[in-house]
Amino acid sequence: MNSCPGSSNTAFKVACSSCNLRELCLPVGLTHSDIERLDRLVATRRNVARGDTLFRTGDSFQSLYAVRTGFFKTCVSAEDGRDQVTGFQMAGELLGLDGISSDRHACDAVALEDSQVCVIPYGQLEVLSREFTDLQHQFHKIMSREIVRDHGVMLLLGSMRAEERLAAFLLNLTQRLRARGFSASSLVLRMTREEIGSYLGLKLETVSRTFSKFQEDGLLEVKQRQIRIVSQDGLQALLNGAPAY
Amino acid sequence: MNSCPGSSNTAFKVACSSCNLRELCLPVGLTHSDIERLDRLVATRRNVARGDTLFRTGDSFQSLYAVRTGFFKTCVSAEDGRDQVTGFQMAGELLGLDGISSDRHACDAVALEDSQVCVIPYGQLEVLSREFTDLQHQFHKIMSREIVRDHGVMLLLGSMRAEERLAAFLLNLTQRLRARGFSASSLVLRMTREEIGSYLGLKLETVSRTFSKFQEDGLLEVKQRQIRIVSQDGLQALLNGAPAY
DNA sequence: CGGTTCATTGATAGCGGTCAAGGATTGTGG
DNA sequence: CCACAATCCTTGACCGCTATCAATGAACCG
Repeated sequence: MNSCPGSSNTAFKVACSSCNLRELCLPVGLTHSDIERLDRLVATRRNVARGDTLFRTGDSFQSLYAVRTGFFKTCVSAEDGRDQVTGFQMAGELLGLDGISSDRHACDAVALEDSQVCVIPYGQLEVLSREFTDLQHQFHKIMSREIVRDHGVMLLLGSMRAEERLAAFLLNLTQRLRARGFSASSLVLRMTREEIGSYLGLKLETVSRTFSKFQEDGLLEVKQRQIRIVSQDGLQALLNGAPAY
Repeated sequence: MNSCPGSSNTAFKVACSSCNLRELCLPVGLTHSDIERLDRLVATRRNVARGDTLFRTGDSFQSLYAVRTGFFKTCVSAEDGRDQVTGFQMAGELLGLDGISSDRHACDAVALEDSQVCVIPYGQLEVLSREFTDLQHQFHKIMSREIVRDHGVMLLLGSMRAEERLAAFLLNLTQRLRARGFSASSLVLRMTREEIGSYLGLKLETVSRTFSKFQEDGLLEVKQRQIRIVSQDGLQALLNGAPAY
């Protein structure tokens, strides 16, 4: 509880229409009046402390979540306990699309730092998107974009070497940070080497070694989770089939 | 042209309502009257000869496609020419969801045998799904299922060894064939070793060697593309963390 | 039937995994 | 504020899985 008027865990209302993430989130491309309808839909927020789960595999699916502040990972796990990080989500990105298919969540979503999400009741989103063509279309685009993103990750996992994977990962992160107004060259990783490794299909030692190699090669400066990109072009070149040396 | 009354490349009309794939395809769970609305939507078919593409990366996105007969692969490619098979689609499965995000297709869809698809104009699907709640929900489920499937592939690519990958691939294939009324133990692969390898993040030689090893181990009988599953349980055990020996 | 594509198998090499140890950082409780 | 524990990161040595290179054989197709 804080002392803001009307504050609570789920108050502190910031409407979609006045949210500075609206250009990155569900309202992209909607008219102002459509966004005001969204405001009624997205009535609640939820705080998730670092390390806590927003939802777990098997949880009943009720809502989608838009990250307002903070950082998440999603992971799936096999019967034998192995697990795989399937993505990292930052402000403006949607969580929970996996749940629609079976009315149960099919992955875990874990906050990697103290975070806040907007709760989007899925049933109401379906109702509203029947009424507002643009919202419907925008929602479909977001699902489709997730599919396209996943295919890109498959390409990475199926055909790239360790250095290429890490370079692709860093470039993707910085691009998304840049879209949110952050520096393109300096970043603080919110996840461990092990989580990066899981996402990239590598072991944590390989991630660490590759960071070190990038530093030796003058591409990065690495101090634990503090990363400074020295040569964006060098990283990009690694992806464009440049030889490893 | 053949001699059927009213025949043409796009005639030979079989309505969704009388299609034997309706339990696997878009109409799943719809009432009979809803399906009849779908019939109007899915007005055309398209034949795709083996080796031809249904659509290519960059093509303008207009329609989704439901596989009626035949078999497809989808693949994405990187700038440097590397490519990755992202999936294999059989009767009743939907192609083209990738195109919604940017109004252009984001992968190639190639027929691996002479095939026929139902053309589902996307704009009309959006219109119809605003009117029919069940259709809307079913469509969302299908997109979500694709996302969940992709996450499963990431798990496979990110954390499984070659034998586990191939076992998972075969079990997935047979499960889908069984759902279509085919034998669970005997199948003919429609794709090359190289295509399997691309999908599984392995080289074709590794795929071939692993097939041979499965045969030596009494799990399969392999004659080129003819596969007989001798021990489904053995394959399943490989996936459940059984040691490799 | 001859060419082309596809599959199998062997030999070898290299990338990334595994095991292990030590160091840095963070957080917590006294 | 310090001490201690827990977590995370780095680095080294070695190994094994899969890639690579190469040759042969089988199947398919025009």
